[in-house]
Formats: sequence, C-alpha cells, structure tokens
Amino acid sequence: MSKTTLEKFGEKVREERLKQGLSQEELATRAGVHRTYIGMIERAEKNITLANIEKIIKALNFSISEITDL
Amino acid sequence: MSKTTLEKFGEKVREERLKQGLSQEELATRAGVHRTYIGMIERAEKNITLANIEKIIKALNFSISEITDL
DNA sequence: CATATGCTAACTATAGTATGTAGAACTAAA
DNA sequence: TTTAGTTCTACATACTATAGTTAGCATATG
Repeated sequence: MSKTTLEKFGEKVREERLKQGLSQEELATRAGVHRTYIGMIERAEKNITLANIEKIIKALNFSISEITDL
Repeated sequence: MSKTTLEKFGEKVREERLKQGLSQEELATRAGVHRTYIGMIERAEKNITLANIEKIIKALNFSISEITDL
C-alpha cells in the first residue's frame, strides 16, 4: 500500500521543519496552532483541514505541489 | 478583502462541475460524499479536509495548483 | 409534472486544543 | 563514570469546536 497524501504531507512538514532547525513548538507558534497538533500532523494522525494546511505551508514556506500530484 | 483559498476552491469545483455537465448530486455520487455537502463546498461554507479535497479533485480531475499558490 | 440547487436544522464523527507523563538525547558539574 | 537539569517529542486522555451526514422544504427552471 502506498503512502496517503496525509502521510506525505506529514513527512514533508517534518523534513522542512528540521531543515529550518525548528522544534515542533516553534513551528506551532509560527503557524498559530498547538504544539501537540504539529506532532499529530507529522505522524499523519489527523485529517488536516484546508485552513490549517495553509497556515503550516506558509509558516514553512513550501508548496503543496512539492509533495503530491493534487 | 481577497478571496480565501476555500472560496477559490469552491468556485473551481462549481466551474469544473458545470464544464463537465454534472449536477451536484452526480458529483457527490462520484466523489462519495453527500449532495448537500457539494453545495456547501461550492459556497465555501465548510473548511474541507485533505481527504475530501482529494476525493473531489479526483472526481473532477483537476489540480489544486490551478486555483492557488499553495 | 420533474430536476436542480439553496438553505435550514439536527445530528454524528472527528478535527483541533490543552494538559500531563514518560523517555530519549544532550550538557554540565562532581 | 554518575547525577542532575534542560529540551524535545511521543503518547494518552479529555475536552471543545466544527467537519461531514442526512432529511426536509422552498424556489426556480424546463
């Protein structure tokens, strides 16, 4: 079974966050969401909404087209 | 105030649906969601999740990069 | 008449928030 | 080494907010 888009998104978030030397908490503050929520997203435990996808993408400055063929 | 990504997504769904000559109900069936939910999305009343974004995009066969700089 | 859509309301499922605990990895001091 | 302190993250739990479902009714159009 191949990775879901949710899993790919979570991996990308972790990758970009670490590349930028941020902790989950620092990213959470930047994006305006809760600390533990970042962990859940990276582990693909939550079906993230469009509004939060946008917040996180902007906080990390990457494009959704980088992770999926959506 | 400019259009939100949610609003742009809704407009794109309606545009593509009509271009393909589908009713909301037909699209709903294709995407595996409820009829009224399609209406809500087109009117940008719901903060759609990634899983449903994927369902609708696949049902209409368009790319999210067409509507936003995400 | 039939079909399509907007809209409301009520409901269920789950997204998102918040707190706390445990453990890993690192640093500093003895 | 050992111990203590710090930071980070996984995970569990409980809670609140809202996504998503469903039925029904109104209006419009053919």
